[in-house]
Amino acid sequence: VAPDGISEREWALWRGVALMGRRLSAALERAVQDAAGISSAEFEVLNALSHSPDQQARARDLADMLSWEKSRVSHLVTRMTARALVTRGACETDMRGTWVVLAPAGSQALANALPAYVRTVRDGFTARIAADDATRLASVAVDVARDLGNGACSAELDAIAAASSARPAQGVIAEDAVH
Amino acid sequence: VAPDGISEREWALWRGVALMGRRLSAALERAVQDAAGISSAEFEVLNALSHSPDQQARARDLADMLSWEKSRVSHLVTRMTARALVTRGACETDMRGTWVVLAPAGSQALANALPAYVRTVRDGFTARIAADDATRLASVAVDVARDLGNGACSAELDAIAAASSARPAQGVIAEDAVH
DNA sequence: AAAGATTGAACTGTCAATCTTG
DNA sequence: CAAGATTGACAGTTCAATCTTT
Repeated sequence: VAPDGISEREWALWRGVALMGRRLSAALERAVQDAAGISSAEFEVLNALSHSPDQQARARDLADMLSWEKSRVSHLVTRMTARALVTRGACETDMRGTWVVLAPAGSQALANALPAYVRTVRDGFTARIAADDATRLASVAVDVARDLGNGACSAELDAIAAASSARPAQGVIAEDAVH
Repeated sequence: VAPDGISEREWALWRGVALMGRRLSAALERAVQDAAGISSAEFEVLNALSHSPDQQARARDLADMLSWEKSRVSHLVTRMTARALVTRGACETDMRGTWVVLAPAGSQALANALPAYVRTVRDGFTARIAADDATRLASVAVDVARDLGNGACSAELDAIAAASSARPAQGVIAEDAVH
């Protein structure tokens, strides 16, 4: 059943993972829609902004982080501005750039959506992966993303790699205790 | 940095996997577009049909397999029919149903796209997962898909589960050899 | 000329309404 | 009336053209 060039087991793995991805996306869409009346695309923008310095980011960086077209960001920001979820701001240091700034209503919508989103991610996926499998999987994910992306947002990837391989909590103490 | 209700490591795992998924999707879109001039949505329809009995499937079943809206299938099939990639046929046993049938041009487009698609999946993902990790990951994927899907296409999921846990090749012989 | 961003037209997907058959 | 499918209007995305700033 598998095509040439790939083993039966690899093909089955891919079909399973792809199907899981589609259904997880659908579940996340429903979760944030029900909890806060926003689409998952809007959720991702708000979430990215909330983790950025001064709760703002340049349009170009948003497009890189989400691997979206620039025009998709622009159109979406226009719609979100109309609903007061974000505002646009001029960039002082580079007059070509535009800041997208998290607005109070956006912050509130994010707060409403986050618990449902996190619950879906955790119950639906991360809690089912054993701890040491998780480390290896995250490492593969970062490698793949780095290879396929055109060098964009490598800082983000570094952060993910660091966080996913760190010891749970008392790592430093435990290492000292070995001596 | 992680929200309440999820650990730092789990959150990092999710961000990495989500980013990998977005970039892999983009790479697959480019691959089939360059190789055969079709979108990845069209590829998935053609691929599903090519694995169906008589190279045809009912619209409803396509929607289930791909977890798409019925209307999405209908619109896409209309466009694909215009390009002679598929044809529609009446269903004898249930006059409400419609068969979507793989046409020669569709079969050819699939043949052109498949090598590039498989190469992207293999080089970009499955070849990077160790064999025993792959078994567990596929098992998790099937479980998640089953929980989130409304019972649809469980036969497909059974097949994936079976294929991903099977021994590489000489499994039966090896088991006999134990005695 | 290249980079950041926006705009409008064309395309794709979603939602609700509709039609036909079981 | 429920299920399979299609249709049309609308929402969201992509692509190419445009504008401004570096």
